[in-house]
Amino acid sequence: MTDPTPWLSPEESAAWVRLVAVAELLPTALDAQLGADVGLTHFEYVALMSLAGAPERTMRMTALASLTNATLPRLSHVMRRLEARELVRRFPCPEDRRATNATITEAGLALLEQAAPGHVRTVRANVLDALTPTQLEQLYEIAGAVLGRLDPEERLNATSCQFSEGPRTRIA
Amino acid sequence: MTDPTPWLSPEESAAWVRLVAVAELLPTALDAQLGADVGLTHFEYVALMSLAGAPERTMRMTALASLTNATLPRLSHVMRRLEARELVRRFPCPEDRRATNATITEAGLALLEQAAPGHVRTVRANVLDALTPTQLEQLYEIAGAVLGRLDPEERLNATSCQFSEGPRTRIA
DNA sequence: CCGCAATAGTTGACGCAACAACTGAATGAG
DNA sequence: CTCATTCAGTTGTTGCGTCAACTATTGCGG
Repeated sequence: MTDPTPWLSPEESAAWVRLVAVAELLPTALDAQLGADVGLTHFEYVALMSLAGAPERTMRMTALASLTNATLPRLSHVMRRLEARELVRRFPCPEDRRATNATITEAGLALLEQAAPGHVRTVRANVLDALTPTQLEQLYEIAGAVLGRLDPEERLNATSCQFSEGPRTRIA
Repeated sequence: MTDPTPWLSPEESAAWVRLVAVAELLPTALDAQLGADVGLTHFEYVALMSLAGAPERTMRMTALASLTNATLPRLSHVMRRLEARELVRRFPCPEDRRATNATITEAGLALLEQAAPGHVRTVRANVLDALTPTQLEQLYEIAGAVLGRLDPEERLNATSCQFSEGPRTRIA
């Protein structure tokens, strides 16, 4: 019951403080750029990207919630707002009438195409451009190790993985 | 005006997705543990730690806001709630009667001492234990490089830097 | 079949953060 | 000395996320 190592070593503390600072500032920076450019939060952007990359550009609410690390109520509220903006449509799932399917509209895809360049620029300016190729590889490994603890079920694994080819997966 | 590299390379995308996932999950994990254990958010914990580490355990609101990356309105609301719980006291600054000084109370220090072990365990369990010493050093460098972009003025630099010696700086 | 538990999703209430507007004090120009 | 400007904080409003019901459908046991 006694802590093996009650406090953090100076090295641990220094790295931890910096990581916490990044985790604090990064979401704000992403939300700020996307909000100013296209009026989306980063979460909404990721949700739309997930839909854009899905077969038929359609996903069940539960699947989308799991993929984006959202609770179902949160996703429901977000989708209601996006639907009001005509970026998304919802309709009952034929196979299971309890379920709801969400589809990104053409307007939603268009907005993603409009948003993507600025978003990529922000990602580069704030993160990628600061790192050497070696550090990029190290970051991949480190973040993977941490995710093994934070997200053991790997639910977020496929999130927004379409970056390298852009948002449109228009060719059905 | 044309983007030099419009999209992310596969390596960039993979590392970025993982970093975003960490930035998404980490604050939630910290808030969950601190909230369950002592009813504090991570932000409140950091603010109290900052006060505990300050000379006289006292700081001006503006200085504390800058250090914790909070807007002044946000800090004002947070301090009002903490003051209602007797964890903090506020009083006008003698030198500048516009300003307000905040001090952590004995009860606040006691709560920090109660919270710290669980918090440290959470930090270890979710992050530090997943990394090799080499990776810890790499994380320090990488996060530092990213902070150079996200926080050019280094405002968050001294945040909660007292981890290695625990929360109490009781000896005046 | 019938009923009961579990699942999928929505809705409403509450809490916290951001923004804007405001008070009061210090500073500086004439 | 006076008035305008800036600065330090507080307060009220809005928006988003979480939690706790609630509805509707499925599926299972008897």
